[in-house]
Amino acid sequence: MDIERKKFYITTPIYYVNDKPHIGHAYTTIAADVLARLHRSLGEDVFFLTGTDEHGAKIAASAEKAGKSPQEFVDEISAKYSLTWDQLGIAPDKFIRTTDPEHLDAVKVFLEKLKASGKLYEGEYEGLYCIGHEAFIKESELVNGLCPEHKTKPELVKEQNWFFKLSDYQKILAEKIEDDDILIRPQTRKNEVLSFIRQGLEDIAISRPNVKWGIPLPWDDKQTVYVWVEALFNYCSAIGYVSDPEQFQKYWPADLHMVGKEIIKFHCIIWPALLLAIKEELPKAIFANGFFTINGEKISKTIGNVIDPTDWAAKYGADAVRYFVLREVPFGQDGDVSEDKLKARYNGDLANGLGNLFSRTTNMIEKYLDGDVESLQKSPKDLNDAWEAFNSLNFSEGLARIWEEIAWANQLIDRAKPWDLAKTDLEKVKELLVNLASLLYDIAQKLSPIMPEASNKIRQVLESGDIKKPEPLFAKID
RNA sequence: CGCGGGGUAGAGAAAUGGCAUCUCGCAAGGCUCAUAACCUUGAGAUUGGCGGUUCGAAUCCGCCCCCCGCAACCA
Repeated sequence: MDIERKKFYITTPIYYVNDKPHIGHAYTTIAADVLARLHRSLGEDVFFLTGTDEHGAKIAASAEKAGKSPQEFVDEISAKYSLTWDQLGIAPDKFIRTTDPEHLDAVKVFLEKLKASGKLYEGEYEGLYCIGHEAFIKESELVNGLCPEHKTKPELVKEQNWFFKLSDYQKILAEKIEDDDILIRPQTRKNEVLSFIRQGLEDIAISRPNVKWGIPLPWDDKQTVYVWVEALFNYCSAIGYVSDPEQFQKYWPADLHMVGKEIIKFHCIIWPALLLAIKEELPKAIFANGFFTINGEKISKTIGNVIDPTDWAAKYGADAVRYFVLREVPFGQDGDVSEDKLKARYNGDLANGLGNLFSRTTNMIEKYLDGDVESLQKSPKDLNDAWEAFNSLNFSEGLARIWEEIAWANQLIDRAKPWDLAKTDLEKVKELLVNLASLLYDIAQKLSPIMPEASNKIRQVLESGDIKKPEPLFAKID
């Protein structure tokens, strides 16, 4: 028995529930699910966490607008996230909500520790506050006295806050990031974070006096903790920081935080600093994926130009959506998506490529060999090349490799002409089809983290012992 | 002089000093096992612009133009 079984703790951001999930949320979460499945296949003890971030003034405002209590509102949206992941074949080990009692308890302990660290102090902050941003904005950013993004007039707010001495951590953070103690990828994001740190870190306010929908400071019930500070701590509370210390010890620190590139500063600067303050270990790696545009336009919750990933999943299937987002754009870079592009990938790569190869192969096995491939080679020949690419988060490259094999197989069939050979040399046909079946089995295994459904179908048919041509894996869509 | 990313056939990408490559689309041909699929061939690029280094530049250097993020408390 392997008592030193390697653990792998992977997280997504917890998503802010002021609106339902869009394709950008799905992107990060699909990638994390793929990695979780991959590491599980490699025999590791995986914990895959996602969830929802449910506090803050913006949510309270959205709830009011919807005529609901904040709790009703967040229950509803959080459920939409959970359901969306389900429909995309995403299977987290845990779905944390920041309104869970477990999280509330853990945050209280966390805040007490922060206070005890001596890194908190009281101060005053004055500025222009935009409710849409749920943030202070600079006067220089205003257009005609209005927030350019939300077209609303910010309020002048003077606040008494608790501050965190982020400035104390400038040097140590720069060192740890420089040395890859905290590995930040892609490289450009690391450079960005480092140059930001070198410009100098200022202390941050970690409490809000006017935000009712939040977790009160244990020592000052007139203030609630700043949502980001509390939200980041989900990575600890979800694995039992207070409720199950044994499990926490087992999985912490996180092996990989998957994030969108817009929140790297929170994850690469504030989060490690907070952990240093309470003397917990730091996450090992943080990977920031890029942004999607949709038909060249920025996705924006506030503007409302969103794609509901469940619409795509309903039409093309979860596997296709998973394949598409990971294949279409090199992971880490920005990219453009649209239903036309999805359709092109679906019909071209999945239906005509993998699906048709599977159809013609199984059909010939049924027709020429009576469904019998007794010596199907099931042990993986070379999982490594594709899986190494996936493991280094080069999903599109790994997939391109696999599709090269599909193209190669199609060429092989054309050159060997089994329909002619069947009249003269059945042994040769058998040899060819056994090879093709083995190759398909191999491909299915490689694809299993990305397209679990299709992968299972292929393997089930090939393993059945009496192979018949099945229904198309991916029926063409016009 | 705020920080960062980018500009290569109609579209999306690859090539980090040596014949500009791949996918989709387009055109022609082939095949018949297959989901109107698959295979072969072809057309299509002065690599954003100007200058420099070099035997040789998409690639290295300088200047310029254009696009996109971020710019501190916005998931």
